[in-house]
Amino acid sequence: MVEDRRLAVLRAIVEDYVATHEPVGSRSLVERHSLGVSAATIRNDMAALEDEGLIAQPHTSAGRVPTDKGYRVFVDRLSEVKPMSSAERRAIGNFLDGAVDLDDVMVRSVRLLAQLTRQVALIQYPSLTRSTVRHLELVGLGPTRVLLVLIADTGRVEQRVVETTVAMPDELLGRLRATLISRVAGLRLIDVAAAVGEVVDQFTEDERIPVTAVVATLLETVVERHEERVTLAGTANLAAFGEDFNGAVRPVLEALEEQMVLLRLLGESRSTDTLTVRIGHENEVAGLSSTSVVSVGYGRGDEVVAHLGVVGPTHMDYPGTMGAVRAVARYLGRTLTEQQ
Amino acid sequence: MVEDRRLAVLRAIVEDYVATHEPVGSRSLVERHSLGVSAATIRNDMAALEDEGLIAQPHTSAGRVPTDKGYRVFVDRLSEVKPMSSAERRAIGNFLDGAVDLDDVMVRSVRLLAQLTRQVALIQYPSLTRSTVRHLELVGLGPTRVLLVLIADTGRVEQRVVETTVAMPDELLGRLRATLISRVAGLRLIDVAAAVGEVVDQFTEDERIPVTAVVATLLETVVERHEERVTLAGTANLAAFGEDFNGAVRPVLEALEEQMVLLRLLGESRSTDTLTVRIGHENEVAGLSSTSVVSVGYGRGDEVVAHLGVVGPTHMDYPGTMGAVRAVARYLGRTLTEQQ
DNA sequence: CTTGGCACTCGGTTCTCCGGAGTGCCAGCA
DNA sequence: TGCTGGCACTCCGGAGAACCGAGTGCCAAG
Repeated sequence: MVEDRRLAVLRAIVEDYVATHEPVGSRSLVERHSLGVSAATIRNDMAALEDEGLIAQPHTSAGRVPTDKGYRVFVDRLSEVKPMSSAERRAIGNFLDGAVDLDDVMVRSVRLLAQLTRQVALIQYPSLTRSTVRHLELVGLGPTRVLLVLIADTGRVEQRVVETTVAMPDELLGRLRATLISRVAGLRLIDVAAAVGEVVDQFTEDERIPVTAVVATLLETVVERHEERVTLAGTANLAAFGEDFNGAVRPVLEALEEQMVLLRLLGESRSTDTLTVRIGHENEVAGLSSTSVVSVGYGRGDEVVAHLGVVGPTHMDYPGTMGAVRAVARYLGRTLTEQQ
Repeated sequence: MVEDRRLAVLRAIVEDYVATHEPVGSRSLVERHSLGVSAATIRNDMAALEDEGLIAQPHTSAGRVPTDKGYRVFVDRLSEVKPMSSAERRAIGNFLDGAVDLDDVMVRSVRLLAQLTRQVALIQYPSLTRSTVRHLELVGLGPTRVLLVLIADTGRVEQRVVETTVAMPDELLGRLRATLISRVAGLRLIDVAAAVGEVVDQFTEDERIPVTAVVATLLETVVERHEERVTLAGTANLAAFGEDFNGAVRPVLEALEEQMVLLRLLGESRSTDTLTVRIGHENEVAGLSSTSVVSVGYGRGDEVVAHLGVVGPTHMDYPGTMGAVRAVARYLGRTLTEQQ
């Protein structure tokens, strides 16, 4: 089939371009791949691929370069996720074992991913809203100061200091703690808000002022405070973009400083193991129109607690990157489950 | 005095070079500064300064560029820290107010510093070892799992999960908590190790196994775990280095990924308000030989709890940068004291 | 539908040329 | 003794010009 060969040509172009970062011409294509036809035939195919918008020439009489749409077809139809070699898998295991706490797990994972892909790696901390309450602690720091510590089952700990206008005796603090714990322990954080609704009513008129302050802060922590932490590594790998610092690298670095942007990049897939690839202009973030993002959810079993991924040039090695991202996500999910 | 004029020439060269990033020649120097002498005279002075190793020419018949040694003299003898304008100070205050917790304070501060200096800003989290224990909490997560939470007066919270081989009843946990709190509350973390020495002896034979596990983890947290967190912002400002990505920017990005390197960069000054400037090769970190680091300790009053600073090209605006670093350190110290 | 051939395009490299900015040095002057 | 104007010299960097080669599109033949 002619159509089949055209796709083979597209695949070959993507592979060569990813390897060399230079426009690829019909002759070198025939030399490097056994396509079984001559350069002239390839040229015809290339003209057709160009008509379809899958490849483009930087200038007349230069080789072809895949377009975003071309990469899209490559990713969707022409490539398979490349599984990690067993040596690599062992390395991942060794790297992640021996982490002492959540921060440590995150830092190790993000570095590992950056190293494996030679790109910029991002990992979102396990989401508070999607995990459950393991424990809640109230600590009196002074007559009108209370420290609220919320421990999630993913190991994440949030703390907030509450200022109350009215003093809060230890006895009241103890009762409030007991009440809150009995109400929310084991609940998903999303459900906490509903569960503590009428807690305030159980206290006397006098007690309600400080109690309300504490409960309000608790709600803030679980609901309003959507900001989630993201950590990243491997910015030095942006060198792969080439020398054009201000044109290509700078906007990426700028985008990467914005927490909110990172979160949007990582996407929202609801099931683990489903890789998301956003190519070039498909990223609606300003300045990232010449980068691709490969991301995936991770968590326990099927439940996604957060996402991770990498950001790199559109001409990245998609199969390898996707393999690394998936592998790290699986190991990370497993690690969190074990630490449970 | 001839010597005075020479230094004035050095100052002028540094200022012009910082402003333009181009080698400065005798003629433009006379035009832009009122030195009261002719270009020929300046040329003689320049030759003398070059003999002293304070300036250098990139090639014959080019202007002069300050050497690291030249910047050193400029910083030590020819410049004053430039205080922030009142508008800037107000902006700092507004920026830092409204932070909800320690993480927030740190993130806001580091961004602010990056923005003020247009360079890469680093802030070390308040050191655990140098601060005091505000509270310590033990939470039973299961029969043989205890969560240890340590709250420092700087607002920093450390948590560790302790696995005990022998079960630990709630009653014992309560007693241990009370004992530990009475022993260590208010102590500097460095002194905690000594204070909990014979705590174990107060418990019965049977109780000692789990108690020892908890105490050991506590010691680990306050003593062995020296790793301190550093956060940074403004990597996009590395564009100021120019276009030479792989030569100049890449090694810097790589160095900035190493936590340990960052800590070394920030230095160890023991008193607040003493700015440290390390210029070019004075940084012994590989890859940072063409950058300067301006750092300072911050904390409550005279007590340094951690450091912050910026990393930038050697041809930075030293007076302005030093002013910004000092200002942010002071505000940050004050903020931490207030939150106390 | 494929293929070899051929004329054409055009980006990148190399080479040369030239201007301008800068220097060092010297002789004269306060 | 130190400052100054003048002058010859150096050399970087930009502007052209020329050239090479990779690549294309198209056509006619198989």
